[in-house]
Amino acid sequence: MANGAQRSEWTRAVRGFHAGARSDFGSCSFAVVVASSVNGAGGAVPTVLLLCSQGVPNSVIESGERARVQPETTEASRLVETAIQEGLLATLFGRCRVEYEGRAASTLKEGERLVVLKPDGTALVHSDEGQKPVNWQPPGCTHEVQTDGDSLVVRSRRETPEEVLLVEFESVDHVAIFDVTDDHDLSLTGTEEDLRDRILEDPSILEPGFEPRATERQTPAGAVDIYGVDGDGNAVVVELKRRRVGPDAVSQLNRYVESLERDLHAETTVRGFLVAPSVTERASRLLGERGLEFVSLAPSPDT
Amino acid sequence: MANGAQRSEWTRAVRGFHAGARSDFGSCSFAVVVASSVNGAGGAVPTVLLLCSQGVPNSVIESGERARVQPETTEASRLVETAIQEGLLATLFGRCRVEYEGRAASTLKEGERLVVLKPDGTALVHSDEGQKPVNWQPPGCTHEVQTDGDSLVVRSRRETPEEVLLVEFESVDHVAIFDVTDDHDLSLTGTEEDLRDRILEDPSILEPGFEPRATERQTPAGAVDIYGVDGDGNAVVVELKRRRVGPDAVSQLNRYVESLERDLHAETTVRGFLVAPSVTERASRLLGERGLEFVSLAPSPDT
DNA sequence: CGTGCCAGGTGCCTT
DNA sequence: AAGGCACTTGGCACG
Repeated sequence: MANGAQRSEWTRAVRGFHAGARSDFGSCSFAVVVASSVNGAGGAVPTVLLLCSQGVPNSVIESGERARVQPETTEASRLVETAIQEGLLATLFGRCRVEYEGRAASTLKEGERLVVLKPDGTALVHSDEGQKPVNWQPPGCTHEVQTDGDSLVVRSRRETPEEVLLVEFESVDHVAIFDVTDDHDLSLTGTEEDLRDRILEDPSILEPGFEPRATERQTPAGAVDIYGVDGDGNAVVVELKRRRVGPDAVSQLNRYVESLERDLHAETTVRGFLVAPSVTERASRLLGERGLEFVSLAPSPDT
Repeated sequence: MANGAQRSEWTRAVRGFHAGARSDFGSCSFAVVVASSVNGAGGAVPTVLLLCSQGVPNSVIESGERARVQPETTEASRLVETAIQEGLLATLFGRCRVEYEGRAASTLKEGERLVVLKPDGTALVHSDEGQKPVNWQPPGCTHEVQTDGDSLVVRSRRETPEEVLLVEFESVDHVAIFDVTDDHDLSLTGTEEDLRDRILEDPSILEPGFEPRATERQTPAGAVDIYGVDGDGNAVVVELKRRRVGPDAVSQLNRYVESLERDLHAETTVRGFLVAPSVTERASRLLGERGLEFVSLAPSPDT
């Protein structure tokens, strides 16, 4: 065991490097950091330190030494608790059982999963398959962690609606907590907004003579993506979809058209345009039955 | 440094315990395992080992020893490569830049994120906020990792449609790989199917005299949730929703009703029922306009 | 906060 | 593979 002076020095080194991701493998809670010291030639030498808390937190153990550790989930629990308190992101991996009750209710028997707890109150339970978490809790939840020394339990709760997620680990193989800073937002192209801009920039793509008058025009049935008039002065309703459309999009357009027909009185003709890269067979038939029109156009010129 | 015999013994201990989650913090790649040895009193004593690969993989370093490590992403890359090859789940945390191109296209500037690579080809990029990953790749993708010794790059690609996700780490703070086994499926209640079963069990909840004849009955407009007849012999179309419904659900029901009216010839009356816990104002008005009916019912009796 | 609607929706199932 | 649809949909923008 290092003496007090040595330990203090290392601790400083850790802080200096901000490398302090704390972790927990199996029943040993520890932090591994890479500090640099200066060798005889004056060059920086990376040095690995293993800080292991064995009962007394943050005690320093020199590597290679065999140390007794508490074979419990206490340390794991402490790490996650720290993450929750200090607004850090936590990941846990281990064998667990999951229960959820709220808008629906679910049970998931024992299995190995990755659990992610975000500082915004999000909880994710990921199995080895699928993009969607097998269980989750949306942002805004309050996380809790507790242990009876045997199992470790993560509870995530929210109100409105009342929902509870419970993850009970029978063993925790890994815990890590991270201080996350992510300042930038995603920049996305190829959206419906891009499609809208294409038409507003050159309305004749829809049809020669088309003149947009408003976007998001309100009707009793909802907001119309683009509202305008054609060359003959007829009202035009345009519904935009960034991808191939099915019957639902046709119905949506139809709602707007019918709503406007009532609004604008009988004498005005309201034409309905569905604009999308392509349309399914059934949707195409529906368009025909409703007297609606289709224009093939994608959000990006090349696709 | 331990001698050959000692190292061999430890390696055996590792395998015996299957505690071998390998990890990488900062620039030091290592594996921490907890083995048990027998003390003088005959009791099992948990022992922590730090296996650190410094250039030569899997070399064993005794704790407390200061070891040079390669301050590069090479080891991290090697770990992820192992995960990809052997069908393990990998998590990475660090400062990265993300680009995506496929159905749409996106760019995400430098920031700290958690990346999860699943053995089924799923890739997830999670920031500190939100339930949804900021970027992702669906199951079925092929992951690749490479490094030029400076940055570490994860590439995930699929075809049909052609989509590429690129995550470029300028620094990797943490890597861990896990052998995941999850045998059990989620058991979920409170679904639309539960709502359907409630009605099939006691059709009079919908309306006294109602007799279900078919579920998922096909029409030119799609499959009807429940099809049947009322006490007067009129055709009944039931659309089920597990939660509060909006205009889209009304349109959906309307499509089925109109489709069946054509199918069954003019003399048959087709009634349309929307069954859900509740309905929005606008949807309620739409129901009225269409001559459709609403029945308040939830998937679970108590809600 | 509820309503309405887009989303790189995802997932499941059927043709 | 494409179509149709449910989903603890999630997320955003607006009243």
